Amino acid sequence: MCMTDAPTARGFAPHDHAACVADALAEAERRAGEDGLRLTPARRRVLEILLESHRALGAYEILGRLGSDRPAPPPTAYRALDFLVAHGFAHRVESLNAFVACAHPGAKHAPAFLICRDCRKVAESATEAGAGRLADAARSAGFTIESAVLEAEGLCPSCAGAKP
Amino acid sequence: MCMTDAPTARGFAPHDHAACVADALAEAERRAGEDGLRLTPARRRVLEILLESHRALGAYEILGRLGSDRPAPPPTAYRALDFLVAHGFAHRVESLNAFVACAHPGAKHAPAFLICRDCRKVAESATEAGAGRLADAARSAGFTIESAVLEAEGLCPSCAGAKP
DNA sequence: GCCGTATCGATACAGTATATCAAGTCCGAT
DNA sequence: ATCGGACTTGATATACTGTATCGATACGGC
Repeated sequence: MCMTDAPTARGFAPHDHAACVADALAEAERRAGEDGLRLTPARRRVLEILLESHRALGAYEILGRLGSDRPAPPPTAYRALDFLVAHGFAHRVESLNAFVACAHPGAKHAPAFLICRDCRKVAESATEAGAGRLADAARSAGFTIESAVLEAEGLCPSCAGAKP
Repeated sequence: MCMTDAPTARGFAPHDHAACVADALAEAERRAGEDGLRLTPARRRVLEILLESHRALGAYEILGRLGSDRPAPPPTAYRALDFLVAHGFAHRVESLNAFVACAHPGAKHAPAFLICRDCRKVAESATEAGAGRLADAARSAGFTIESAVLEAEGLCPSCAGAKP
């Protein structure tokens, strides 16, 4: 399944997606119960929507899929997203103003993203905080990093192969 | 002056800011002439506004300072910003939805930003593309990076010292 | 001077995000 | 069992960010 990938970014590899979604959802439910968090219907549904596409979804794209009849009001999606992001079930992709389900839930991690500009899929790669270029720059400037955004845009293997 | 800093991030160090702005503006004008670019009044004014604050400014904050009497219409600022970003005179800070003047104009570079969450100043640190964590992750995933966003939020030296 | 191109100004609109307030739900403590 | 408080939801309104479009204007080469 796609959730137990090693820290390398294997989000672009093909996999059994229905099982992947079901597993991730079950795992999230288990972990929420463990930590005393309430994975309410709205939150669960938003996570499900995010998991169903390996893409980053804008808030209003999520809103559109949330309401069965009429579109749900914006705060509904934003509140669910805030919860999911705060507790590590999802991440915000700054350069897209959009959100993705977390690929390595449970682990405290500083995620980095590889975003395909062609198929719009997003792969998450766990990185260690305190390493890398940003950390070097921060140290030499006397700057204290509290959080970091690492996002790359380019072509995933299949899109690079399809149209070279 | 603040424009010829080495690739380390020294944007937080104090300096003669009036001279810094004037120098940067003159340098931009020189380079535009060299490259056959038109640094029109609107573009020049937006760059000046960005240079005057070492902070990242939102597009509408810039708009407010553009119009002397009434605020200028949005596309005015966005077009100028697009030009400045496209030609390396300024950068977009994704995690703030805002813009800063480039600290090392002329050099083709992949900028990284250190953003102080207290005083909102932004320091730019030049990094080499193809190095670092993102590049490692990309290589192992077969992903081709075309551009990258590296932004850290935290406390700059003076703010960390002032309120520990 | 004439023409093609780039730029500008303005209105309208699309997408992203938050404020606010009222009402409902869960859960532990009395 | 029920009271009280914390959390969650629903709904409306509004602010912020960004784009589309289109006609008018300025620039530079011929």
